[in-house]
Amino acid sequence: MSLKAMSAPRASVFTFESTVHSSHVLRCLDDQRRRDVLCDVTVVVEGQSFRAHRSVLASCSEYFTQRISSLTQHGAVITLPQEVTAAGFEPLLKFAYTSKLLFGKDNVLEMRTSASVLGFRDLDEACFDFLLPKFFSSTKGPCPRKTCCKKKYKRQLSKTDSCTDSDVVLLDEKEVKPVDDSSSQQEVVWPCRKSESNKLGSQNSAATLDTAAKGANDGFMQSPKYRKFQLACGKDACVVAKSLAAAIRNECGLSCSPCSSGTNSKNETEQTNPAKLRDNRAEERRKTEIHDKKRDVEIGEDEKDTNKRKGTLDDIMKMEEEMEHFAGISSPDRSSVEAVSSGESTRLGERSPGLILHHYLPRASAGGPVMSRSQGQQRLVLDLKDNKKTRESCEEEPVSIFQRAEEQAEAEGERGIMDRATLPANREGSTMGSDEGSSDPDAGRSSNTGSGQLQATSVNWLNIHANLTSRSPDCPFLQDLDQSKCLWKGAGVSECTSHSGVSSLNSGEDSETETEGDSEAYTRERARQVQLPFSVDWIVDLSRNDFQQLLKQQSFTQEQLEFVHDMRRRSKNRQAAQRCRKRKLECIYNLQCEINKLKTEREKLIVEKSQLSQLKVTTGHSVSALCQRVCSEANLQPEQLQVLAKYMSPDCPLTSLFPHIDTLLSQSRLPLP
DNA sequence: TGAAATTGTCATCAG
DNA sequence: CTCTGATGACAATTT
Repeated sequence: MSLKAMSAPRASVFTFESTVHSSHVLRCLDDQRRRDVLCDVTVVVEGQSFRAHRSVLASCSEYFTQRISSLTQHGAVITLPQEVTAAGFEPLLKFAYTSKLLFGKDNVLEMRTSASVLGFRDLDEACFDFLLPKFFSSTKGPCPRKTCCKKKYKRQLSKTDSCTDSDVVLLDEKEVKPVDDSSSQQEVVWPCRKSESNKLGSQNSAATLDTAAKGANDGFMQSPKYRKFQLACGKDACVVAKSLAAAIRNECGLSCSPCSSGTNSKNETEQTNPAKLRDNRAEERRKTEIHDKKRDVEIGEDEKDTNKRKGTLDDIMKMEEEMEHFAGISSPDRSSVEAVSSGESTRLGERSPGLILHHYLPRASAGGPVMSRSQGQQRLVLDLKDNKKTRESCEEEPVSIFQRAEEQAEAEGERGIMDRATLPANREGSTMGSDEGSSDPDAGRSSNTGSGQLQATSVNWLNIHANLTSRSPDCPFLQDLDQSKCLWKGAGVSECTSHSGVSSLNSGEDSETETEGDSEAYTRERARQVQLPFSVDWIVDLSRNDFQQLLKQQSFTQEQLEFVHDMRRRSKNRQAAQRCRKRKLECIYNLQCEINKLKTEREKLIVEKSQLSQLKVTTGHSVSALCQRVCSEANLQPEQLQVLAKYMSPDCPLTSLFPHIDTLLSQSRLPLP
């Protein structure tokens, strides 16, 4: 909830905005449906009847929107097409009323078909594309994620390396360590997207795949070495890269990356795609113009982090890298990726925006992080970050809204306003659970800051954050990653990958602090010192207006203000420098390709010229022979010789045939032309 | 150990 | 006037 003072100059006008209202309404509607109260439509599927509210169905499904709009009488009956089965429809109906989708291996296909036929909004194909392999693919991809991949991953993440089938990795049972294998029933709690999301069914596929391809290209354009560029161009990388991009598009959405491309980094680098990059740049500019937080795909910036983390941290890093990898391929904006086990959530990475993976182990744990859970049931909670749905879902999933900013703040060791003053209590059981025990030296200190003024402003913080967050792009799986978010790894968000959950990670972070660059450590330290209530990264990502709004609504101290401006400026500039360099490399690359094309063209022309010369010589000889024959047989007169000379080529003068022709012609006083 | 490559930052300009 | 992005230049760091 929030109270916002409007900007009316004279009268003080306030709006009350409830963050729980929509959830409450939906719950009541669901309750009514189950009690058959106020239901005004009957849906018949395979002879089975389902009572529901027209408005709800129409709100969720294009099919119902059309069908119901043509109905007038109360108590209408709608018989669904035979493609829709009861087993497929029922979960969708529940989803419409609860935002939750409960499915298992046995009905997921039917659900997918039903959702497709009914045009169920908020359920885009990507979801099923993402999840179906988990059900029906018993084997890993041809290239299970190996350490060798991970090592280079950080820097070459966006390449279409052999391990881009990270969706498999992500949900691979080994990765999430399920306890109850027997349970095939998984629940996807999916507070999905709102209005725009209905486009995602078909459009999203293309768009996101395109983005994936783009990401791949951008990625290896992002981290190329000059010599690799030259190598790439030397092998006509343009063509190869185009093929690659096409392959990416043609591949299925999330397990899109052809593992067959090999793990050799050089080979991968050779598959750059300048043409695609040009397209990407155009797209990039468009997005920039509308202040979309478009970022280049660049994730694996901190290889040094990987190299430096030791001991137990390595395992976490592996997981993190895999998450990051997934994020790089398929995730839209960054939010969080969590593997939750036994009530603890381990922050795995902050680079997979919009995707929080919770894996709940059967053990009963108090204070469910996101939702209630039943024992003995393996669950997978995909919090597909729907920034537009944050308010609706915040009551039910209080974590999902504030967690991101707050976790980011946590990641920087900042226990700020959000943490103490406003976050719902039950969040403590989730990401905060183990984090409470972390050795963050600033935790206690920061908590003291959450008093007085900060308490008073906490509502604003929530509101601001909800508002600002809601403006982020909305694409569940495939969307460009924000490179800046990764670049701030040392100082900002990414750090929370090692912060809130596992104590060993904290130690890892500490050691990391010692070995990382001074700048990052300094920024992080400064963020702690000024007790910034939000993560550096989050603030950097704000649009100009949002940033201004933030500054207006939150009274920063002078120190905080300076820090925020400074780090925002530097971060923006850093991103700009990276874009600039990328463009530069792209330019070099394109020029190299152009040179190669011209060289090829030149060689072709040389060959053609040689052939023509040969032909000319041959033809000249033939003509000479013919002329000689004609002249000798016809015993030509000087006048006739003159006519003949007129038509002779300069290259084959008549004098070569008749050495005495000049004498003959001079005798006849007829000059040669 | 030195060269090359990479990256962050600053200064400056333009929109 | 301020903000932002682009870019050259420099320095530090990594490879």
